[in-house]
Amino acid sequence: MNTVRVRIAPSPTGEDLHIGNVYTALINFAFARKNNGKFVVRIEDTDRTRLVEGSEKRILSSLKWIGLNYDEGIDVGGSYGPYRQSERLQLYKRYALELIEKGHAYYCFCTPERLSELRKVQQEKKIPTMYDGHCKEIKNQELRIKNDKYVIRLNVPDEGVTEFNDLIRGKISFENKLLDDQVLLKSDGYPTYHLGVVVDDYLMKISHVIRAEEWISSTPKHILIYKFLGWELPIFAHGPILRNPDKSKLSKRKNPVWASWYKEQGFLPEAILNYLALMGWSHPEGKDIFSLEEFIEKFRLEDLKAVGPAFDIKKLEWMNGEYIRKFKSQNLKVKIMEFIGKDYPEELVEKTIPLIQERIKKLSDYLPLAGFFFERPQSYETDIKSKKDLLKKMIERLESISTWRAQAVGDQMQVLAVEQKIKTGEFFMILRVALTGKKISPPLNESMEILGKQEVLNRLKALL
RNA sequence: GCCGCCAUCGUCUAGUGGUCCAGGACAUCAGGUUCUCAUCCUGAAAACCGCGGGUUCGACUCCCGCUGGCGGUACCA
Repeated sequence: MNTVRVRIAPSPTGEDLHIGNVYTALINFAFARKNNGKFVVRIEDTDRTRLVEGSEKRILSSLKWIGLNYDEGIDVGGSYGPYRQSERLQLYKRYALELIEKGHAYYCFCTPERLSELRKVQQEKKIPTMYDGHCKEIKNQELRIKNDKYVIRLNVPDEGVTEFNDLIRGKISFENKLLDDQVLLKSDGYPTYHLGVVVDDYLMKISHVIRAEEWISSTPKHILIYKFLGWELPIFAHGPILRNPDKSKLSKRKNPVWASWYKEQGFLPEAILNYLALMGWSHPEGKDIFSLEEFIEKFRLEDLKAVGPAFDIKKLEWMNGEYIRKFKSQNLKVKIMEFIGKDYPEELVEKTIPLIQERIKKLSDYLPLAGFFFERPQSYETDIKSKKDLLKKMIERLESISTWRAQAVGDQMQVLAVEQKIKTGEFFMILRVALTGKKISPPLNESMEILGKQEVLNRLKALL
């Protein structure tokens, strides 16, 4: 049995790893692990005009942050490198030339102007927009390539049908006459995606091409290249593409898409992966929360649905909260320290964990909720200054407490509220705002214990 | 326009011819616990299974058509 080798092929043309790529990576990763295969990351940097500085580096580090470690890639090595397409240019050229020799490709000298004019006319006539084969019959092409700019195009047969069996969707077929003479090698010497993937997937012995649905219509062109070069086909599987709430293809215009955004928001890799696993797939026992390991164990590529699911950040938030609540408090402390930075005293952070653990959904919720432990309120959400008489009484009573424990403090305040004939809810709200500045806070008694007697008194006195 | 993919609650989904007047989760709403919030618990509302034809004793489940959504249609991936 052939070894399973899969890959993802991100392009360094965006700020960072796209969440859609995380999804495809997860599927590939799980499939590889499940089948004892290899998971490869290949950088497809062939579009020189859209290259984004630093993108490649961020994509790779995001992949590691999220926990989808790859077996082969530009920074981890492997025996099928180089894993960056810009370093494989001679390879693409060689195969493009081989295609020409065999009559399955040809040089094309058409200018971009002619091409766009051609497209315009076709659109007006409402006929399919395709290359018209203008350069196909040109003689003495070899002489011209010395002086003129050229591209190499795939010579698609006008007859016949190209079909393939998609692991997720079943049989898919296209009529050859509707397939465009795709550019294979661009005039700058770089390959287009179509030549690049085929050559690299073949050379890197990729067994299963698992990618998003947007590639379905170019698959027949890829298959033609495999066949023309006499190469064995990989197995194709086109998964769903993630959607915006309005069902269009997930995009940065309508949804946060960069992995780094999710990291900055305090989403946990485990939760993101768990949530993504539920897109187009469901646990056989109906579970919602499960680990990556369990996903790998239960996942079957054939069970992936072909419908494009809408990305629902509300459910992701809920799931993130589930993960936060499941943490041991020591681990949550570490996560929070990593997130908020070293400026915050660790011992104090540790004490606050039990109070906030079931109150936050994201790591970024921590400071808004627990920030008052580290810093006195700058402002107050209700008019607290008009309550000076009551505050004085609170101070007196609190000063009399000798054992500063949540329970004792709470009891004393309860008694005071009764004496003053103020509803306890109202009473505690005044105290809460006085100490935290906010109407919403962790449990007050425990918070006061952590704050300490002196600090509590100082905060109250500062309001007089 | 042309080609292709897809179609169950608002969202993610279960469901592979009868056990479904369609189950779970998120979100929503109501109630309980509670010093706020959150957690937790209980309950409610929410899909005439996109529409129309078949096939069948019987279709959410199979077939066809339509409609709709999405993707592709680049010297972008």
